[in-house]
Amino acid sequence: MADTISTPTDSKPRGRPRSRASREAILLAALKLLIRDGYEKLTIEGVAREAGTGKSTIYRWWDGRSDLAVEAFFSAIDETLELHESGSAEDDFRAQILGMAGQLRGPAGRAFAAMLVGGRENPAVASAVRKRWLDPRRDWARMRMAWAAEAGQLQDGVEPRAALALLYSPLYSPLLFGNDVPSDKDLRACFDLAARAIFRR
Amino acid sequence: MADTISTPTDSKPRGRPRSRASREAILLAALKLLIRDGYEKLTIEGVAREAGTGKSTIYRWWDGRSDLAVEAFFSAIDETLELHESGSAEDDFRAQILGMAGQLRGPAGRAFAAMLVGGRENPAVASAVRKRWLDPRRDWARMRMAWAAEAGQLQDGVEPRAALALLYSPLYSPLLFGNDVPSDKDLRACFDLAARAIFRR
DNA sequence: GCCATGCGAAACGGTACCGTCTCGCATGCG
DNA sequence: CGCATGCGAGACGGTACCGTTTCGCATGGC
Repeated sequence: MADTISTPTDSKPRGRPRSRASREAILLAALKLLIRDGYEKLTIEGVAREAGTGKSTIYRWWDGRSDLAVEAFFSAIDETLELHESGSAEDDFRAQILGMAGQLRGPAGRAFAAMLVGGRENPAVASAVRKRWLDPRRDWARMRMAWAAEAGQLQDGVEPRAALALLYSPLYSPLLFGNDVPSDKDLRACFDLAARAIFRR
Repeated sequence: MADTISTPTDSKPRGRPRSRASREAILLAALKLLIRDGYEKLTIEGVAREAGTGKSTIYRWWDGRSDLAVEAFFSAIDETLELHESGSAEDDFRAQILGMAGQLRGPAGRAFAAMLVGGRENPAVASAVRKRWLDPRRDWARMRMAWAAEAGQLQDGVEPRAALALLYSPLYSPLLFGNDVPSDKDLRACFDLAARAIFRR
């Protein structure tokens, strides 16, 4: 027993190896159902049916639907956190927001909304999205805004909190109404308008 | 048979009259559960349990949970549509947005989000909220913005669509994250910031 | 070839809710 | 009073999914 512990990178799995194909089919099916029906209606039996696998395979590798939903979501979303730190706060925020829109466009955005809103049953679902995706971006934005304020790049009387809400809200609010994230064109129009009021230039 | 039709305001209900108390208990219970658990988990048996009534009473007066949810929601929200039409577009929009925030504050806002987002099963749920609450307000806003544009009250190069998105998004976006509608103070801060970029003054 | 493990299929008992129905009592009108 | 209707309680058969378990075959290391 001691030696099974002693080697941390044990790579001698003895029986039949885990099926890559099943794993992927399950995650894909979960994502599809998550988007189509929302988190509340995501069901293990439904995923198994859709994926063409047995329920036992799902229960062997995942704890339950919250676990599965979280993994399906993050397998579908681009988690890259780009840090734009040019001299211009306006350029940095624009790049950040358009980048986030790109990550949320399409299926990922639907799943994003479904996870945030449907996670009443299991708060871990919404909270996983917050901690792993939302919080890092929000933290970056706050830091960047504080830096801009220090550097005198904000117009007089601009509250950083309000400025952040104004810049980011147009990205999110359509998701509440079942719409997709706005197009880059629309997003730029909103951003440029808000930027007029916020940044010194 | 002819005379039962002939009198349109027939007010001779013959048996035991409908119980006001039950009706109110049911709507209240439905609202409570709608807010607590979301639309998807709103269940007739749950409402009957919470309200202390029989299921049959609910089925007698409502078609099902979508019907019940819609009535519960609108019984809780202030539907007053205030038309602010002073000379100043900025003042009118500010009043409109703060007014809407007041209507959505508290339980109503939670129910609002629950209805919009949970209405995948029965599109009639989300669409009732849109048609009866959202659309009239959106239509007013578009008209008011067009009027402001004609009157030369907008700054150069302001697209009405983008301006509306910018003004209203901060009101809605917190609902996506399970938060309440912003406080008047926060909302004013956002609005005043956006207004700097939009309105001529 | 042996053996450990993964796989899909399917059955299991259990839970929750559906929408309908029946019952016996309550309530009001004439 | 008699009668029509509303009410709460709860039984009913049906559906969907839960999470577990058993089965027989598949897959790979030794």
